[in-house]
Amino acid sequence: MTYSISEVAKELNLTVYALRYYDKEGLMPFVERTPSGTRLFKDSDIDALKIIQCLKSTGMPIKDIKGFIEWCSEGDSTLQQRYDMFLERKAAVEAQLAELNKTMALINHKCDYYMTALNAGTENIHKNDKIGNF
Amino acid sequence: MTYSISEVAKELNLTVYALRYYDKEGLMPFVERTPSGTRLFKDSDIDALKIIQCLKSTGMPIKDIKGFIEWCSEGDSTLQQRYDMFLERKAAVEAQLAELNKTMALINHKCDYYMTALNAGTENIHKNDKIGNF
DNA sequence: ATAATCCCTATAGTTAACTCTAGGTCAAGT
DNA sequence: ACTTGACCTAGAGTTAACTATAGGGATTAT
Repeated sequence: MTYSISEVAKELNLTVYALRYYDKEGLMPFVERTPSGTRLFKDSDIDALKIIQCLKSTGMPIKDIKGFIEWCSEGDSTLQQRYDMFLERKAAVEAQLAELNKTMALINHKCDYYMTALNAGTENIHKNDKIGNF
Repeated sequence: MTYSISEVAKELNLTVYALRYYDKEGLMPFVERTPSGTRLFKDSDIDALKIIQCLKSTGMPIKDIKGFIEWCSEGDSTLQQRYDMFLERKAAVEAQLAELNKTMALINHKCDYYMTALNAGTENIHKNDKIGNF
């Protein structure tokens, strides 16, 4: 089973432009072509693109993802590098989660702050808060 | 107690350039100046900057944050808008957390995958995985 | 009083990740 | 045969959020 670039774009929720950009940047050296040059995506290509999206969502830049893709095609000699990379990504995501949770706490505090102010009809209700407005 | 721009930059872990950029974009209309034009930051200004950083970390663009700052200086008539905005930000952060948790699950799976492969000395150990390599 | 160090503005440059346009090929339908 | 619509490449344009530079003023240390 193969898919056209627009089918893949729809499936992965990104644009045809973005997919061609990824290809140009070396993220998809494995995608085959028809004799006339049209890309033919296999299921395994879509799986790989999902990993690429995952790495992107950890905040990894495209150039670094390209490095990973290159390691993949170099075979077992790069297993250690790839493992280390995923450990690093795991740490990065953990840091992001910690950060986001802090953000969430502050946002929740502000929701409370404005709910109280709305009920009182004025922000002045918080003027004497020990903890401060922020 | 007041602080110079470089003191604030150090405290909030951002650059002097960034702070001046925020000011230029209208995020800090409340910061006062000496007669010769040097910015003097108060503690409350630093608190406000922390909120700005919080909003930024929810993915809110600077132009929208500026809108919030404007609401703040318009007083109690904008309490509802500000409350709604924070509810929206809360939803955005919840979505980001859900997304990051999905990412984390995939990363963890990959960590396992590479750990097993490293122990076996080859990625071929996964060739017959039901779930697939990705 | 002069050098160093901080501050300022205005404006130009940078970077990543697309996004779009122009100009062209190709396969299918009528 | 010809139109339609999806595909292609090369390359220009976009956007956000800084980042840096140039040129100049004010304050502090020697």
